[in-house]
Amino acid sequence: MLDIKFIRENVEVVKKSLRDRGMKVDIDKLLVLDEEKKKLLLQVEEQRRQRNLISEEVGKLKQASAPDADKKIAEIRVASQEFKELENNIKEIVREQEELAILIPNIPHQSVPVGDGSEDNVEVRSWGEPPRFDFAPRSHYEIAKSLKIIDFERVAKISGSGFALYYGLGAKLERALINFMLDLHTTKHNYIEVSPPFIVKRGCLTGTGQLPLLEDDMYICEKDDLFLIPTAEVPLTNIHVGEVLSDSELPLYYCAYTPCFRREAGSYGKETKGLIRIHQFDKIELVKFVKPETSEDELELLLKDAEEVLQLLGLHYRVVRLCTAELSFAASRCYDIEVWAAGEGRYLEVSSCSSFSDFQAMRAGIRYRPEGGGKLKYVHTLNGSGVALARMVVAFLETYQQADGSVTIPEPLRTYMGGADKILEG
RNA sequence: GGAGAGGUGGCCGAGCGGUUUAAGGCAGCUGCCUGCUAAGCAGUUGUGGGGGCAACCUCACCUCGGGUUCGAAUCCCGACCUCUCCGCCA
Repeated sequence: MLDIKFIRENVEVVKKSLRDRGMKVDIDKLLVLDEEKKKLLLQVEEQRRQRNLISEEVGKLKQASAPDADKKIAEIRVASQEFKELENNIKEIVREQEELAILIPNIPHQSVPVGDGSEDNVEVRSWGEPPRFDFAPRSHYEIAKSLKIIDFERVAKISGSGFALYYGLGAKLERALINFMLDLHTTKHNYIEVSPPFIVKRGCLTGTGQLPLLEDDMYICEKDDLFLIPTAEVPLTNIHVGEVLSDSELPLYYCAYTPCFRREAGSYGKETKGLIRIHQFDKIELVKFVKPETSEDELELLLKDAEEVLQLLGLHYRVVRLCTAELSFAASRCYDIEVWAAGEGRYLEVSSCSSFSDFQAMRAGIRYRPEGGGKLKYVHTLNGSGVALARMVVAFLETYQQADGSVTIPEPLRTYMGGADKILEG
């Protein structure tokens, strides 16, 4: 949510932001409504003040059992009716205004390149080298099938297409990666580990900005109007919804493992094979609540925390800065980490590290009291995947595949795999 | 699933139609007193909007949204949340 005051004073900035993102919201209408509201508010407040005064008099007369009371009441009955109508007008205007305001995305940070699509993203750096093979590298799909660690067919009987069923060392690999990442972030990077609910209320998704735009992409429990989380960002950011935090407890770092549920509506036919686009995947998420003046540095640190996962596992990746068209609704800036999938022969997004500035904090009402008192200020929220599984498993299997069909396990992960150093066929 | 109770300021807690611009207490802050501390006394303390150069003025806010009324924390309806008992259950 943008501050209406900010919109008033920066109309062109807001309009440019919408153009750059390729989105449309009727800002002029919003401003007209705002003017109208201010005008009516002034009127209604004066009328209300008058009414309050008279009502107070009536009260005094009643208590003194004076006979004039009923006459006074009759006098203001009509006036009171009239100003109630005016009040309803204002409510209607406010409703319209809010409906528009909730559709306005965050303003892109000045560092965000203007662009129309992924081709306009800018590579920031890359790490490591793509692995070389003296045989034709296979896709994770084939590797997983021949090793019998992931079943893509039977799972359709259970949940339909777009799901995965992990067996044996495949299931263990998933669990090992989760524990490896959680341990890294909680012990080395000082995040507080959280195990949140996977089902959340509608308001939480509005707070973080997934709603109202992405409702079609969510799994909904209609009876209760509850949603399966598309990312742990939602429960983690909403931990402090409606709170005033104290200056001294910031910054707050949280991390959580959760599965993520996405309908991927409209993406049928794309990437239907394997693990690249599935309806349920595991992810470690990092979320920060910080003071505004530190949010730029905090984003860089968050990105490094996520990158370290891939570095320790020896997976080649690159970092790209998303352009305006690719930026998510609530984000002011965002880095994607893309890991190299040797069998696919392309990079796959495994992390988005974003700063939301005060956008989510305003929607969700998360503020803090600055040191030494003064007005309450909105915190800045940030988050990033650290990192998303499924796609990382793709890169993992394709990077560490061997000519004999086995997959070696890099050293840092072996203790998590019960000491195993490779996944063997059979 | 059934029955009941309740949601009041930073916290506890009264109020259940008109000096409530929310009693009282705790905590915090500021004075006074005191060699210092404690105690005591006095004052003060929220959020958001609108107006003014300013001290200040004004409107709203007792979980949220509707309604009744000249007037609602207080009465009515609906949501959400919390608690107790019964049933079911890993």
